[in-house]
Amino acid sequence: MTATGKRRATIGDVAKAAGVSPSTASRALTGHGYAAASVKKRVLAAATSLGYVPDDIARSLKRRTSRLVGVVISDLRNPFYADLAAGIEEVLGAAGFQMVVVNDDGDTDRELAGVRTLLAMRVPGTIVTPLSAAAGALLTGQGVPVVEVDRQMAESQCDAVLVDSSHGAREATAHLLELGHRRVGFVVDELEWTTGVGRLDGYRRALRDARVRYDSTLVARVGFGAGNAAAATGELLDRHPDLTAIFAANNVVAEGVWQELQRRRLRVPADLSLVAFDDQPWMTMVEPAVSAVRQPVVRLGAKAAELVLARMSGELTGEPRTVWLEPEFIRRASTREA
Amino acid sequence: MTATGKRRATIGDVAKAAGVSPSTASRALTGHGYAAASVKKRVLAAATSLGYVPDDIARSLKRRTSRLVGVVISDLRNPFYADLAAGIEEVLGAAGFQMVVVNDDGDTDRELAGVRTLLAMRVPGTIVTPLSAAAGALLTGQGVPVVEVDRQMAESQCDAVLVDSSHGAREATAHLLELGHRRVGFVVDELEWTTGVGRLDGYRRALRDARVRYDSTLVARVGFGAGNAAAATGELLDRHPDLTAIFAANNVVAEGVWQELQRRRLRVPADLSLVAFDDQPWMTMVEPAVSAVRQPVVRLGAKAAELVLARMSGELTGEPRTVWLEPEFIRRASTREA
DNA sequence: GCGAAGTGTGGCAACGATTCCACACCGCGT
DNA sequence: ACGCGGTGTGGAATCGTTGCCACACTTCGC
Repeated sequence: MTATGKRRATIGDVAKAAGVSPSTASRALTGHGYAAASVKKRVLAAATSLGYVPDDIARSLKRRTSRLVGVVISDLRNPFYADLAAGIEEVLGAAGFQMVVVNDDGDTDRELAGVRTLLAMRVPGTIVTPLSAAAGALLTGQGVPVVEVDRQMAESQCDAVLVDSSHGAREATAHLLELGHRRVGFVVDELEWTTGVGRLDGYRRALRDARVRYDSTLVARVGFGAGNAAAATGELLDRHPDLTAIFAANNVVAEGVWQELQRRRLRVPADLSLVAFDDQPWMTMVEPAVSAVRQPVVRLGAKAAELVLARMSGELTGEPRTVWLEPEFIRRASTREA
Repeated sequence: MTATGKRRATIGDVAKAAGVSPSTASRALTGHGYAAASVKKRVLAAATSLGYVPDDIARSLKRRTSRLVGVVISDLRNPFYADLAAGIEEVLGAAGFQMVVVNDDGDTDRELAGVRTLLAMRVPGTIVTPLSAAAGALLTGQGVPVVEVDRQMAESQCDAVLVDSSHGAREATAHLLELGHRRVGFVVDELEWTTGVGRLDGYRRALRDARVRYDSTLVARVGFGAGNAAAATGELLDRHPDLTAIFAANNVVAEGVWQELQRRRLRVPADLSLVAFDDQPWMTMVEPAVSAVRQPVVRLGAKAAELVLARMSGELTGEPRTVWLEPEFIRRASTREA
């Protein structure tokens, strides 16, 4: 544990201290190839006494692969992505890999820039919540395994781990319809990706199942951020005084909707029923607790990590695989008969 | 943008395609040293046509420093740490650095293991929410700049970016005392680190200021997790039926406290006033909104990143520096006269 | 007693990019 | 003509680790 003055100890230093060659020291330390027990012990002792830490950079250069997996996500501050990252980190860490997080803030250019640096770092695999097809193409074009998580690009040739948004949204909407609601607002912040599209699709399917006409003016497409969702909810309510229920397409939107309902002193569920996609802790802390579609977010991340590890190790080859995880609708107190 | 079959293009390939030597190609691409304008153009063209991405690993080996900053945090799923990470990532990213996240889950061994891998990766700097002194010592012993963020080890010889917990807690407690509360419970999950200690200290100072006797039985020290906090809150309430207010030492504890109050159908603030340290979005969504001490979490991370960048560049040298950020008490509806 | 198989070890060439360094060429002032 | 400073280029060493290969020594089996 003695700290060597300025320079860090190299394997050469260790070898010299143990009276062997660098090659032998390497074999003794890594366990690849022969090394006499006595030598092994001597080298190990020398290494610890010098505080030797092998240089992963040199090792990666030689082995031509690093132990870093790139993770591109949109916004760490959104608990959804944070949980996703946590799930990824846990599985990667257990397998001896580290996670390099690139936050693209929903910006395509930053996504591309991030991917370029990951490429430069020669990461052996990546997990992305894709924004544009370009980023994925760049990676796969260079032969880097990519796993898309949460959403998927249409033209995608990657593995993907997704939540069945359509199914979850259909269930939640059906619940409202069963309660007799006929005018159900749908608030969503994006319809570019499979998440927004899938949830809208589920909503429409449920309407069709119940033979309720789909009214596109009930769909409020809002800008990103809870503030925008709040404003849009207000407009929606003004435009449609006959609304009896609202479906919020994700946790951020739900936050905005909730704020607006609170501001207007609307009583939930007496005046209006509410369901949200993407359950979050606050939804059980507010009164009434919000009925929500829970996504297995951490498992989503974990599964993505497993998939990318399998690709990296070559254990999994061939056709892109898509893994679907089922969300679960949880009825709480924010919904009641129309 | 042509993808080269199997192998990735090296600078040698680019050089050959441009009809120059690797050295010249390197100079043309990096801008270090002479390179004729015409050559520069040719090399650049060759690089893009081959889809050349410089190998950061080789570059790091040669330059003996990488562009990866290690970030060791306790729990990405806690919004506090997620925000912290987001703040860090933003500043690092803008400076051209990437963030390697190690989640230690509050476990000292995992912290140490994480630090060891960071060391192996030859990161030029690290940002940690420290658990044990050992990890910091290991890093500083190897000459790696460390910035402690959120909390600080007592024996620490590192830079640190901290929130003035004591001050914030004092203000929040004083607020309760001014409202006439005399029996104020303090629920906290740890007293090993400067955060827990500081908040307790602020609580006690406020009591002293108001000449209210400190009663250690009002301090509930709970295990980690909201569930534990809820249970402990229940016990605290049973033990002290005369309690008129509760101070929750952080967002997780506050969650547990809130759940328990809800479960018992206690009305806030009629039956009990509540303040929390570490403001979170849910605290304004519940009814009544929770009075809380807001920490500038993202700025905390950003500042830590700035500090570590300054150390790495050598722009900042000498004595460890400690930066204090001031929290802000926000009065909301969860507190009223005793 | 001799090849073969099994143990160990050190030398050396990579991995891919980056610098020194030497050198070459040009123009220009003396 | 000569030297000199400014441009521009290629050669070669280097970063720290690994892994192939050659070689040495031991131990067997026949």
